[in-house]
Amino acid sequence: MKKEKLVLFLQRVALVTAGQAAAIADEFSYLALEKNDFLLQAGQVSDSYLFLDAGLLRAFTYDTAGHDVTTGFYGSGEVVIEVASFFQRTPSQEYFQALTACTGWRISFTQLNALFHARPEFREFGRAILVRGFAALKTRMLATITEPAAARYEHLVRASPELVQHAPLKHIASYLGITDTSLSRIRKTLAQ
Amino acid sequence: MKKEKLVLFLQRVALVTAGQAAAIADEFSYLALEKNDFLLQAGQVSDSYLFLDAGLLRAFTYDTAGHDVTTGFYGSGEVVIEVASFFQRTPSQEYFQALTACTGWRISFTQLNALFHARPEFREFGRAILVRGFAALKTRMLATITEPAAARYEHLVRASPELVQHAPLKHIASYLGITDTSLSRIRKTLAQ
DNA sequence: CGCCCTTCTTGGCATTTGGCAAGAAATACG
DNA sequence: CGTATTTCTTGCCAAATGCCAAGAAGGGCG
Repeated sequence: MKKEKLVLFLQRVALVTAGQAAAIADEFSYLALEKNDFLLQAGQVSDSYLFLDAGLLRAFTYDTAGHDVTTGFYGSGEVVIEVASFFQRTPSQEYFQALTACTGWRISFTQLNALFHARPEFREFGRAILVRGFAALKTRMLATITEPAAARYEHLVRASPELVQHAPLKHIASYLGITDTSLSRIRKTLAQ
Repeated sequence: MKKEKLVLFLQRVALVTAGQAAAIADEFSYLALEKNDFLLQAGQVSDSYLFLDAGLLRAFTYDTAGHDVTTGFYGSGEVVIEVASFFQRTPSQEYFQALTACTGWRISFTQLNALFHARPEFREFGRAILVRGFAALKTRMLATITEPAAARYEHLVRASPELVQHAPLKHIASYLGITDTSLSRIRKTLAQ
């Protein structure tokens, strides 16, 4: 139940001292999810800014045709937030569900803003998380429109092999923008 | 050469008073681009946080196969930034080029941070722009993996009809993730 | 252990989209 | 005005992916 990972992460991303990081981390409280628990449900206003210590989460929504579509995966060492809902205080369109048992550290919207106010050095962290997420999404977007599904799958496997172990194929497929049937065939050809 | 649009935009997004907005807008300086001028070239570190008053811009990059891929379009009343390059002070992967003559108001990274420091009420604006951009990109990502190209094109036409007037078909096509040939056929069927 | 339900694979066929190439139309520019 | 260049359309065929359905494999639980 130590906040070591969080403290190190804060130091690295916000470029703050160990002491500052420890003080900031103090505001975060422990959160645990069991497999299949929801961190957030559609319709709710998110109030969780979560640093994931261990475990895997999946974000998903339903498209206009009612299909379950995976919008993101989150692994250990990542910040899990539904940006629009959390910062704009609007109902979420997405569900966030634990793929495996998860543990992490969370703060609320109010706490986060209080920290930004009290600790100017922490503001850089808040911005950096948004900027990183933005850049990652742009990279994913570019890959989606320029690379074939097989290549996108290979990248995913290389980037997060644990994910492929724990997430059912249909969730990975919808994340990649293809059907589970296609992904199954892609796997087959890659295996050869 | 009046900053009216910018002032109104600041008031609406940052929820500041007219006086505060005018003071903030004071820091922005006039910028004009002729058609085909570049606001930013790949390899440069962006130092432009631009509010576009009039005109159209296109952002693009080259994929691994060397194809020109449109990553975004920007119209009047929008904030034009290469988020990763501007905030992380890293070389841009993208080009930003004027599709038509453009006018707008820009500030530098240093100025922006000075404003955040001097005017706490402006911080909300900075965050809101990032959050909006993030949410918009997520929506686009979801549409890309769930909707057929024809539907994505129709949405684009409805959302920005002027864009379709000024951007060549191949740029729109690569933005949608299809070839110009396919888009031409899609247009044909939609016309009937 | 055995059943049930979810997950994964596979086959057959339809649809979408791409690659290539040619020609028509529009636009830029001397 | 006329030529050159770019843009857009179209035809033909190939490749990628989707849809439907059936069966195999795997995991959870009484």
